[in-house]
Order: sequence, then structure tokens, then C-alpha cells
Amino acid sequence: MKIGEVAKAAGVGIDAVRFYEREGLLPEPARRPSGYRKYSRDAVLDLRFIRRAKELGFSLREISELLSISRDTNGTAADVKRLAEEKLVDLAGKIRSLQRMKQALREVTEACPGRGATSDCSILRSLTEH
Amino acid sequence: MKIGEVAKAAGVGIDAVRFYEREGLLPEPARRPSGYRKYSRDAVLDLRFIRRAKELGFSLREISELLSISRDTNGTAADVKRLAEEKLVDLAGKIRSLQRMKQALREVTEACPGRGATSDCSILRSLTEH
DNA sequence: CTTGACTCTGGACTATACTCCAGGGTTTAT
DNA sequence: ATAAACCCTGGAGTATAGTCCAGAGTCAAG
Repeated sequence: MKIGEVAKAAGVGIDAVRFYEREGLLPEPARRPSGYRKYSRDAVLDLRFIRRAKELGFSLREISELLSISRDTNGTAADVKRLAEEKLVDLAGKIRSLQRMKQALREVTEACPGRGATSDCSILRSLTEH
Repeated sequence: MKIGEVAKAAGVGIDAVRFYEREGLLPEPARRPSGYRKYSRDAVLDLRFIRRAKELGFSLREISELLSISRDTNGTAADVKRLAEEKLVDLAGKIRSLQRMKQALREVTEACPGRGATSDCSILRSLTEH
């Protein structure tokens, strides 16, 4: 398969495929004499792996680790589970942080009359008060 | 006050102060003959405004708008409230997106035995399956 | 007057995950 | 044979919010 075909089959952009290759997530593909990259059907699976891991919140660096473990015959389920649990902690932290923001913002927003001058706005007051 | 003093009083870095100035969030400060920036006490309030608005999830671009409204005598509470409500929607969307990730990841992580080979790992399977 | 702490400018660099471009060469269908 | 569609490399650009640096000048205390 040519790069455009794997990219399409996996649902990612051509530039992303080359980018993943440069970053070491994907192995260097075989080449035609012309220099064109030549992919096997498995490359599509790798790309889908990356796409789905991204949907679960993993960064490319983390996905690189996941792929390494997955390819390594000595890789263990424990290694993968550890990464997943770290990511769960990470996600929970981000969610809490956003929820705190949202809560604080909602409180001052509900207290804002929504009409009149800015001096009546509780949002601005909360940003201005010492 | 000198830049180091306002920065410290507001709890931000010196470089951040100059950055906010370049980005137009803060007015150009007065200068001593030597070129040193000269700040009034109000500059500290502006910097705290920025710091707190960031804590509520606003981007610098949005904070710039908030500051403009707050300085404009024709600015209204309605303008501010609109920005705040947009940001609430934004935060809610981000939270939902992270929660979906977390939920999906938790499901496959709980199903992973955490021992044995990667072939037993439900996390990797969910990334690999078609 | 010296010394250490502070400040100035302009520009480069950080992280993340790509995307877009120019200026070529290649493949494929007709 | 030709033209459309594809691919190649290397490098630049995107967004965000700063941080860090060199090399120079300034300020305050003793």
C-alpha cells in the first residue's frame, strides 16, 4: 500500500503518518525503487492503535511506550496497566482542575445581574478585589 | 515601583509582565530616564486580574477582552457575563470530553488482569481490535 | 567607588501534535 | 504520450503562554 492508502484506511492524515515515522512510533517502512514508502496491511493496525490511544488521552510519547510494550515479547500486561492507571490519575486531576474552575466561575457568573455597568458585575469584582 | 516589585507583589514572573505588555494586556508603562519601567500600584491590580482570570480558565486573548471591557466606561455587565457563559460552556465541553476518555479507559483497565503477557491485556486488545 | 542586584532589548527556545509549502520526481489511467 | 494524481524531502508555520539567554547598562548600599 502507498502512504495515502494506509492513511485513508486508518483515518489519519498523510503528514501524520510521516510524522509518526519520524518520531519513532512507526518503523521505517520498506521503499520502492522510486523512494515511495511501501506499507503492509499491519501498518493500518498500528495507525489505528495510535488513533485510539489518543482517544483515550494518551500522548504520543506514551503511545510510543504502549507500542513498544505491545511489540516486545517480554512485555507484560502489568506494564500496560500501570501506564493506564497513571493516565487515569492524570485525567482525574485534569477533570478536577477544570471542575474547580467551572464551579468558581459559575458562582460569580450567577451572581452577575447581566445588565448595567461593569461596576455591578460580580465577575469583574472577583477579579479586582484584593 | 520597578518591574521586579510589581511582579513579586502580583505573584507573577518578570518575563510574564513584559510579555503581557507586548501582547497588549497591560498599557505601556512610564519609564525612568534610564529606560527602566516605572509602575503605579494599580499595575499590581491589573496583574492580579490576569492571574485570577487565568485561574478561572480564561485565555490571555479572553482576558484581554475582559480588561478592555473593565476599562471602558461604556462596558456593560452583560458583555462580561456573555464571555463568562461562553467559558462555562467551553469548560463543560472539556470536562465531558475528559470524562468520556476516563470512563472508556477505566473500563478497559478494570478488565485487564494486570499480570501475564500483553496478549491477556484488555487495554491493548481494545487498541488493536478492528 | 565598588560591588552585587537589578533592568534593558532582541531573539531563541520550550512542549504538543501536527499541517502546509515549494520544488521537485513517479504512477496510473486514458 | 500526456495529464491528473500521487509521492518525495526539508523546512517553516500553527497555537499557547510564557521562559531563558547574552550582552549591555543602571541602581543602591556600604
